[in-house]
Amino acid sequence: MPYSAGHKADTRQRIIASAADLLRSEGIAGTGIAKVMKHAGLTHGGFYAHFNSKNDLVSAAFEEAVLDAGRKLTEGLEGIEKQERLAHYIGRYLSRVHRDNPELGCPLAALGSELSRGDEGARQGFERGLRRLVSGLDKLLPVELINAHTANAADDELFLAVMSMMVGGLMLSRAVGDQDYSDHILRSTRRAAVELLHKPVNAGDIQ
Amino acid sequence: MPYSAGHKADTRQRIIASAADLLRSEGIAGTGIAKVMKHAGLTHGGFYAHFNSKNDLVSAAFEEAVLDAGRKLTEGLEGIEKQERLAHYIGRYLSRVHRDNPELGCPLAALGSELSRGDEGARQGFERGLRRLVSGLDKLLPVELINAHTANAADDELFLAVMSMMVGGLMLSRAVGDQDYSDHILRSTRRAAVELLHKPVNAGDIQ
DNA sequence: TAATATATATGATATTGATCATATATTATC
DNA sequence: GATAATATATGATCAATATCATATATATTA
Repeated sequence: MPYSAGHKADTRQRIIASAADLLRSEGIAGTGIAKVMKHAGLTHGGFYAHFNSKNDLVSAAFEEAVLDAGRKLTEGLEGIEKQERLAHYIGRYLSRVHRDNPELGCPLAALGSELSRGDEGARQGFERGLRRLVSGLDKLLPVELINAHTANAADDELFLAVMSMMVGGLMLSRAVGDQDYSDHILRSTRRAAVELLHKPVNAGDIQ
Repeated sequence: MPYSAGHKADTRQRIIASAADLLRSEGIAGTGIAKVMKHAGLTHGGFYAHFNSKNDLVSAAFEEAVLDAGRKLTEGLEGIEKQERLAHYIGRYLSRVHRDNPELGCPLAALGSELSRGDEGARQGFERGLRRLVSGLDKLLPVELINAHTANAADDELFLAVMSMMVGGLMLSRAVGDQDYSDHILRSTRRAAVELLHKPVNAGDIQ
C-alpha cells in the first residue's frame, strides 16, 4: 500500500478547507474548481478523485465553514463572565473584524442568498448550520436569563429572530458601500440584538 | 427620424424590468445577458446598444427591483388603520408569498450576499435601496408610536435593526430546506419585529 | 412611396469553467 | 532498491457566456 493510510483523506480535508475559505470570500459562482485546488496546493485534474461534483464539494465545505466559524466565534468565551458572554458573542459576530474577513466568518451571511437557489444537499447543510448556531446561542445564555424567559418554545423563537437580525445585519453591512453607514448598521444591530435577548419577550399577538 | 421618440428608452426599460425579475429569482451569476434579452422578447446581440456592460445592467435592474418591491409591499396600506399598518407591512414582508416569489420581492434579501462582492456601482445602489426601505418604515409608523420613541437617531437605529431582522429572516427562510422550519423562521421574525417596533427602546450600554 | 437614420438581429470570438481520460509521480512493502 | 498500488498532474473536451462587428429590419419624414 503506497501512501500512508489516511493520506487521501487528509488531502480531501485540505480541499474542503480551501473551499470553505474561498466560498466565503468569493461566493459559490466565483469559486472555480481550479482555484480551490490551487489554493490547496494541488492541480485541478485530481479533483474528481475526491468529489463527484462541485455541488458535493460545496455541501462539504459549507459544513466545514459552519464549524470553523462556530469555533472562532466562541473561542475563549469560557474565560468571560457568564453575564457578559452573550453580549461578547453578539459583539464578535457584528464586529468590523467579522465584516471585513468573510473568509473566516459565518457562511450563512456570506452565502445565504446564493444558497436560497442552491441544490437540495446544500440547503440541508444550510439548515443544519442554522440550527447549530441557534442552539449555540442557547448554550451561551446564563441560567438567570434563561429563567427569565417563559417557555423553551418561546426561546427558540427569540433565538431565531436574533440570529436573523445578526445574519441580516452582517450581510447588509457588507453590501453597503459607505463605511460609516456600514459601521452604523453593525452598531444598531448589536444594540438591538443584546437588548432583545436580555428582555423576556411575551409572545406577540400577531398571528 | 425612424421609430417614435422614446422607443429605445422603452426597450431599455423593458430590458431592465426583465433583468429585475431574473436577477431576483436566479441571482447575478445565474442571469445571463441572453436570458435577460429573451425574457424581454429580444435577442442577445442588441444588448450593448443599451448598456455598456452587464454590471451596468445589474445596477439599473437592482434599483428598479427596489422600487418594484417597495410598491408591492406598501400597496393598499393606506386603506388600513394606522395602528395596524406597520404590522401589516412586516407581515407581508415575512410572508410565505414573499418567500416563495423572490422575483417579485425584496432584492436585498435575494441578492444581498452576492452583492457584498459586487462592484462599486451595485453596492451604492444597494445602499440607496436600504435607505429607502428604512425611511419607508419610518413613514409607516403611526404618530403615537413615533412619539413613544425618544430621539430620531435612536429610531433610525431601531429601524435598521428591524430591517436587518426582516432581510435576514426572509433570506434564512428561503435557504432552509425544511418547509416547517422555514415557516417557523417567518413566524418568529414576524413576531419579534413587530414587538421590537412597538416597544420604545432605550439606547443599550453596549458600546 | 422612397430614402435614411436608427433599432434590433445574426453570427463570430475569446474566455472560462466543469468534467473526464490518460499519464506520471509517490511511497509502503518486499 | 524494485514493485505495484494508489494519488496527483497533464491535457483535452464541451458547454456557456460576455462582448462585439456586421447585417437586416423598421418607421418617420420628405
